[in-house]
Amino acid sequence: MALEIRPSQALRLWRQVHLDLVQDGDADLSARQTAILLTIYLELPPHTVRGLAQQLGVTKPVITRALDTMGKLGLVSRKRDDFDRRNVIIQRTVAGALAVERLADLIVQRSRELGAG
Amino acid sequence: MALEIRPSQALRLWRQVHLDLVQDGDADLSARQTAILLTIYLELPPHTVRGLAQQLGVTKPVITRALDTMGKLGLVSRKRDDFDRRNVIIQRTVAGALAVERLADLIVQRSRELGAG
DNA sequence: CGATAATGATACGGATCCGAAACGATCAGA
DNA sequence: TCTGATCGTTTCGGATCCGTATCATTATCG
Repeated sequence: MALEIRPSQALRLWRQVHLDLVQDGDADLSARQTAILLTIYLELPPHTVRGLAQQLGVTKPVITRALDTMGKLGLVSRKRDDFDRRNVIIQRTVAGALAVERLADLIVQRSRELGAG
Repeated sequence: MALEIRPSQALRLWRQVHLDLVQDGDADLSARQTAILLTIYLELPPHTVRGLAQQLGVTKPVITRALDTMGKLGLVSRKRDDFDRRNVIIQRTVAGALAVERLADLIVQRSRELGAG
C-alpha cells in the first residue's frame, strides 16, 4: 500500500501546493503552525500544550503563540480541563476542519496532475 | 501516470514531512520561501526578482527579502545581469541543491511509509 | 542629449515570532 | 497546611516579515 512517488514528482507536488497556498490569500501558516494544526486534526485527542510541544520538539511558548494565532483565525479553540485545571485542552473547530479538508483536496488534486517526471 | 493518493494519506504525509522539517533544526522556511526556493530549482532559468514575484503573486520586496534570508543560508545567490544591468539573476548553489534533494528524499521516504489510510 | 520606463533595493511603521526566564494558578504528597 | 512540582502564559530584547511608498541605477526611445 506504499505510495510510489519519484523525487522529481515529490518536489513538483511540494512546489505546486505551496504556490497554491501562497496565492490563495489565506494567511499562510508557518511550518510549525502547519505541523501543529495537522497534529490536532489527525491525532487522537486530547491535545495539550505540553503534549504538542513534545511531539514537535519545540518549547511551550511556541505552542501558546501558535494557538493564539490559529485561534484568531478560528482554526482551533482552547478550553480548560475541568479535571485538572492546570491543563488546557485544544479543540477542533468547524472552520479548522474545513481548512484541513481543503488542504487535503488540494494535495490530492495536484498529485493527480503530476506527469511521469 | 497520475499519482493515486487519498485525502487522509495526503494529510498524514503533509503532517509527517512538516514534523520532520520542524525537528531537523534547519531554519524552517515559510510557505513563501519554500515556493520561491523550489521555483528556482525546478523551473528553467534565468530567474529574476520580477519574474518570481509574478509567478508567486507577491510584491517585489517579498522576493528581495526572501532572497536575503535564503542567501544568508547559502541556498541561493545573486548576480547582476551583464546584458541588462537592471536585472538580477538568481542562481542556484551547491548547498541549495543539496537541501532541495534532501527535501525530495524526505517526501519520498515518508510517502513510502504511508499505510492504506 | 533628455524624458520616460523598468528593475531591484531600501525606508518606514506595524505585526509576528523566537528562546530564555519568570510568573500565577493548580495539583500532589508529606 | 505547606512545600514542591507541573501546567500554560507572559515578559523581555532581538530578529524577521509584511505592504506601501520611495529610491538609485540602468535602459529605451524620441
